[in-house]
Amino acid sequence: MKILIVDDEYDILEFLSYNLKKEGYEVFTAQNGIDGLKQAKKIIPDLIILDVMMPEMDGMELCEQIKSTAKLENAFIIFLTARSEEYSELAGFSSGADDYVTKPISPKLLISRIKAILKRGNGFKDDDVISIEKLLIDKQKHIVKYDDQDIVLARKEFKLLYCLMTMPGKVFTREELITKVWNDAYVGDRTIDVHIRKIREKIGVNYIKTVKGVGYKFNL
Amino acid sequence: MKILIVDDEYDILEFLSYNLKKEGYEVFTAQNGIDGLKQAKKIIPDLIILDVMMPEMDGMELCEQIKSTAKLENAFIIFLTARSEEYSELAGFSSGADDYVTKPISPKLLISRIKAILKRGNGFKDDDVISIEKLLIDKQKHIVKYDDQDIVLARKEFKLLYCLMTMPGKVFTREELITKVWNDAYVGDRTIDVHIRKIREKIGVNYIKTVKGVGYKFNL
DNA sequence: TTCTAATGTTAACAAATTGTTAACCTTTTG
DNA sequence: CAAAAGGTTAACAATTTGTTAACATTAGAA
Repeated sequence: MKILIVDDEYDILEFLSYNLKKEGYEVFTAQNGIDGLKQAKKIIPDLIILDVMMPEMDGMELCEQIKSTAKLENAFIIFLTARSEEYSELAGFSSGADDYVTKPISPKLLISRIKAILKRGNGFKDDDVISIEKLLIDKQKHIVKYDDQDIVLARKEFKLLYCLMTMPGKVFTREELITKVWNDAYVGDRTIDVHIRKIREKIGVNYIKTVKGVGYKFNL
Repeated sequence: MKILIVDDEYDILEFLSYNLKKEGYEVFTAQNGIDGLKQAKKIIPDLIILDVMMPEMDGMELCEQIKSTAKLENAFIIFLTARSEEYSELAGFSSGADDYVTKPISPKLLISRIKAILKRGNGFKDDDVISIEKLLIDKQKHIVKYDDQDIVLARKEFKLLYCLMTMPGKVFTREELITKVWNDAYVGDRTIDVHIRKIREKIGVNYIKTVKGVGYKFNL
């Protein structure tokens, strides 16, 4: 289990590194966001611990970069924040942190959070396989089958289809889709349409229905 | 699914609001117990998240008030507590909280708790579905069914019919409809009539009744 | 019953939304 | 590092939806 810690304070890196290694994790460290991103791409950690406040590229910016890197989008992220920074710092950001821990850090707390997250023992489970009529989508294996034949979807296409299939029938507005599939990135509406078109090209036009003036939904 | 959050700290409201909206919930907020109760009575949320510590009316008092309000007695309640307050505070109290979460709040944890609670499904209602006689309208899925047959309504038609069906029997003046359906846009009265006509064309003339000189209403 | 204001209807037109393509940039992978 | 795959956008076409004007019809007061 690989963990990358990114913090500008050397002492904290040492402290966390020591405590996490003791728990049997493979620990990597970086002292700034730029190096952090570079390392992350190389080692593909399972979990990344980020300091919110850092010079050059702060934790939130780094988080966004990580989440928009394909290889890393499934990595778990824990933020470290000074207590005084409070939620206001976190409130507006759109990056997808999984949890955060305030400084000063209690190693016991941090480790229990890490264990919880890595086990997904949060009690939080996305149903990873959804099967509707002849169509099957498996999030873990990242495959789509139509009538038992494999269909290859690109990442965004996959995420988009998966999102729609989590709540068949519900109409998702483009705004909702941008939040859920694009992590609130600034993309145009037409971008979504193009992806929908590509999906339809692959699974047929009957599964995804356009609700004009509202959005898209799965099924009839 | 409507969620009301009551907390005196603005940052927390923002933080939770952002994270819950992203999950597709309708989120409302209040900064004190008194306003919280007022809002709760108005919007009838499915779930109320309460800070235990608040000036004026604290979470537990508010909780009791909520539980003794008929319309709200089925609402689920989650407490937020600062870590230091410990469980002992909560253990003894008699108000009916369904769960609690300690600060600092991990959004994923909170959301998984919410999902768990809402799934316990005590009288789980989609309040977005209204069904009257053979007619059914589902806001989330954006479908209208007459006698189980799908009816396709355009956006304005849908909004108009939904509006009328939220309060069957109430006469809506054109002015009210322009406010609720057209967001106060400058449209002529005949425009409304045309839309009414199109709806009648699709669901039959018996559901929407004209009240001459006043407006339109659903049913008798 | 008659008259009149309110509503119903139609069709034409304007506006908005979505579909499609191709070009261009970015990321991934061999 | 280069080729391939994926992602995004702009431009434009196709389609649907919304609005209005003009006129017909109707309810209900006088």
